Amino acid sequence: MSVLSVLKERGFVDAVTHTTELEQYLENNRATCYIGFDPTAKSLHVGSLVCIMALAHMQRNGHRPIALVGGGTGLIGDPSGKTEMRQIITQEQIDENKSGIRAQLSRFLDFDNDQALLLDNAQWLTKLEYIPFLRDIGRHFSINRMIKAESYKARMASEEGLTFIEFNYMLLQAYDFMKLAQEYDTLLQMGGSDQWGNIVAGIDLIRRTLGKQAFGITFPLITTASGIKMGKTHKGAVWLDPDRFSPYDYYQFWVNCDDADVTRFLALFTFLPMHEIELVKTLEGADLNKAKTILAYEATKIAHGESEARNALKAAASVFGAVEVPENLLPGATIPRGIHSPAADEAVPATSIDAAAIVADNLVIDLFVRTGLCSSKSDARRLVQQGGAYVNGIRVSGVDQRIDKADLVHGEILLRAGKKKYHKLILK
RNA sequence: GGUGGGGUUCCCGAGUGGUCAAAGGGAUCAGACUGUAAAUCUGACGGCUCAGCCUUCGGAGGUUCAAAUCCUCCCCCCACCA
Repeated sequence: MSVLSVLKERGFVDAVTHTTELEQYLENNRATCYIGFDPTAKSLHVGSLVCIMALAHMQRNGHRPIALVGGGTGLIGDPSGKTEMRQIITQEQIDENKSGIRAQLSRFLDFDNDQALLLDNAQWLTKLEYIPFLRDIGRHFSINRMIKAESYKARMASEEGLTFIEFNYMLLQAYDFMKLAQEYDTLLQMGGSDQWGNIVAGIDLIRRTLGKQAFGITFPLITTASGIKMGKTHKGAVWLDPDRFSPYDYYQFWVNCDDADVTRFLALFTFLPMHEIELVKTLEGADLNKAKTILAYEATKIAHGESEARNALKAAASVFGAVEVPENLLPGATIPRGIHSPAADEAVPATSIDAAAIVADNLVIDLFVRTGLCSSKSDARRLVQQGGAYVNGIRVSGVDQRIDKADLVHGEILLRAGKKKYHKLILK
């Protein structure tokens, strides 16, 4: 089975150029393909996960993926599908972000021996000279066609309009593709569906300048069953960086996905075989939670490693009660089977705190603020007043409740906000 | 460059001298119901030393007992015209 079929089967494919030629190309070549990533943040987030997983599938199927960090284009900002002009970031920020991105990608891709590459288009874009660029590259682009491009539509229609600098984005991305085709024989570019216009522009440019046939694949925009863009939570984006978004929270993010999304997400975000995933579709009600457990475990393992995944599973069991993972459900998964009963919960977020200070006269609401469970004192008051604050599992009765020695259990205090947010205080 | 229209609390969007911490919707948070789901219902939703006080309505001044609302200057955005 070709990679293309694999990707299609797992729900990665939105659109493909030259389907049959691409199929052949992938069957007969060790292809090099690329996806661009914005270095707008120090960390990638779940929104980029489809792209990352697609590259991983390419590599697993014998091809060579390139992750292209847009260090050059990041200085411009892609207007595709966006209704507002994006903030332009500085070179220093980009450099910093790049190293973080590389670290994360290496969880998904094997960069050893150049089996996968991480490149930065700043390498070539920042050296461009205006006049030669216009003459050699700009001549191949028709304004008439660009204006009609879907990727600019939103901006053309919006009140804000489109600036010239952004209008040029398409040329730069096309140039990237051409450059990669020249130097790395990269003839396949993939990306989100909003990248279609940019990808096609690159394919055209390659045909005109190099006389070669290049290809493109776009992925669908992944939304949750409730219709919002995937990867957003109350905490903002779901980051892959464990310092920004703990593996425990990452695990929880997957466990809390909508029922209707489970099989789709298993296909997209794990490597479990499709025939096993198919069976999950027959599950209903509470049984579906077991499949969510596996989804969460596998996704966490891929992004953060096996031991973090185990910790998250244990922590979840200790906080939410025993979880059963039946032997026969998704047998390809590596999750430990059986019943996971409440045990050590070392993955629950914890803060060390000076014992003396806490016993002195700390208000419970102050602790909620200090641990980040609440964003302000008013927020904490509100939580208490609405009955969502707990100390060691007992509901806090009033905003003036204080912590005393009796609240220490083995030198620890477990705070809880709402149903799912916990924070442990460890006295030192 | 000219003319006209705008910048309101996370977002959209009301408000045109006091009754405005500012309608309504969305998002979010809590509670109930559940399966750590969805939907639904209820409540909350600037901050604090919380029945009171303080800081917000692009920025800086001013008028007034009193301004998001009026005046002046400045910054930014949009549309049309050139």
